[in-house]
Amino acid sequence: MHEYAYPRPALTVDIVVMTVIDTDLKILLIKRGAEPFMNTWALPGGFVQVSDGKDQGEDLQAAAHRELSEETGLPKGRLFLEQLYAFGQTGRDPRGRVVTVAYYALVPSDLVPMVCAGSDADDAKWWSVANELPDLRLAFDHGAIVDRSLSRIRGKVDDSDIAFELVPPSFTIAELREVHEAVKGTAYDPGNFRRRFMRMQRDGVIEVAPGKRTTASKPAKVYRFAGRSRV
Amino acid sequence: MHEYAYPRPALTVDIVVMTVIDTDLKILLIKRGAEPFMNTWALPGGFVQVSDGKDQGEDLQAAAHRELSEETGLPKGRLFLEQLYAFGQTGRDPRGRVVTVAYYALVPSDLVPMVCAGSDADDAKWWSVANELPDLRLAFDHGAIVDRSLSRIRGKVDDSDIAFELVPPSFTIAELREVHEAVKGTAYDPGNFRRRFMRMQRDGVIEVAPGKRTTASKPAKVYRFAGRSRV
DNA sequence: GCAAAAGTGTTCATCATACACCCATGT
DNA sequence: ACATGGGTGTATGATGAACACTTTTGC
Repeated sequence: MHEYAYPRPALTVDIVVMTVIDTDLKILLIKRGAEPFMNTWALPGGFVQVSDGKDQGEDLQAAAHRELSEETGLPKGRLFLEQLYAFGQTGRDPRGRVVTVAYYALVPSDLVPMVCAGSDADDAKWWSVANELPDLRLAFDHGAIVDRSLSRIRGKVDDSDIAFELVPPSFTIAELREVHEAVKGTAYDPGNFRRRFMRMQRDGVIEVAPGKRTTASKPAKVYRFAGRSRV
Repeated sequence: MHEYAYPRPALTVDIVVMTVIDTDLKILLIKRGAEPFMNTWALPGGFVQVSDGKDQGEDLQAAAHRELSEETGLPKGRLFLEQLYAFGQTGRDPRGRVVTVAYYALVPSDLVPMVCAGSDADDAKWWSVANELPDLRLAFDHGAIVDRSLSRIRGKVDDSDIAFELVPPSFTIAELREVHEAVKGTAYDPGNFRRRFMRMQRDGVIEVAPGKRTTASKPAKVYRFAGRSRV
């Protein structure tokens, strides 16, 4: 038992895990196996390890990485993970005051098969943001967390490098464009996107990678991300 | 005494209060009156009220508003207050695990005199970001919180409406430009800024307000903020 | 009159958008 | 041969930066 002079909240991390599969933005949800919200779909996440001793426990980002790897089987490195927002409304958890620090993670499509390699197939699933999510009621306030996460990446995808976190290490221009389209839910003009892409190459953001990609038509050149454009 | 099965962190809110005084971006700091970091300058803030009962206590945003008004004397309404980031590194507080949810507040220059109307004059002070802050060591990790807050508003000032939160209800073009210059620390071309401003008027973001402002030269027209440009 | 700041004009480069078009390849 | 999608061309309009210039006030 741990005693404190004043009441304290429980602290959790929740992670919005996103990827693009077949030109479709998807979110990973876990089916809850315990009350409250038993059998309801929820974000992966859990309690932050806190210690009253000298070490004080684990950092928030480390907790998010740990929960992500524990609940989904994804590797701890190579994954983009960024803090999203702290959700601490009263009443968001019926058991008592729980504050959650939400993170969002971007999974490149080549890592998708790693998800839940050792977990039950029934309790983790990718959901299409456009087609399936609107009809789905999530546990707690996880619906609001997902909404904020979508706003965040939609706002960032055209002005930052996060799109590169959703494609394999090497990719074609069309693949990168499809990621943009899946995230924003709108079509991009292929010609104009290509020009934007060529500017990135001129600026050293991307570079040609060896090999070609055989497609439905003419084979496409393959590129790789070279470095952060804006630090 | 409050008992829990697992150790829990203490939860605080800290607020980076910013304003522009005389074309200079300033931050409000409070001198700590207790250990740790006694007599060191720190951000206003304090513990979030949590209850183990049915009501669960107060929301995070409400806690930030309350602390802001308690420690600075600023009014609870009329103030822009937005969540910045959750800081939860282990070791950031020597007393034990403390997680803080940081907010930033923007104070229009006409409200500056309200600060600390009822408080000791010695323990709250506006510090110039450009001239005084670099040499100042803050309590805890508050220096990092301030840095992130500055990055946030510098990134937003040209692409959102936050500049209007730093000027009085009615203002001249030059006043708004000076706010931009104070925040970014760079000079804006008066002619180009005016044109940008005129576009805002064309788009209905701002509108003419009654009256003129007598300046060092020709009197300037006065404007007021009409509505959010991007919702 | 003169300084200072309001306000206008002009030029140039960059970039988003729209859309037409050519070209190489697998079937 | 032909559809598919890679890749190119081009015109237009909005915007940002740089900078010269005119106008209106207070002193």
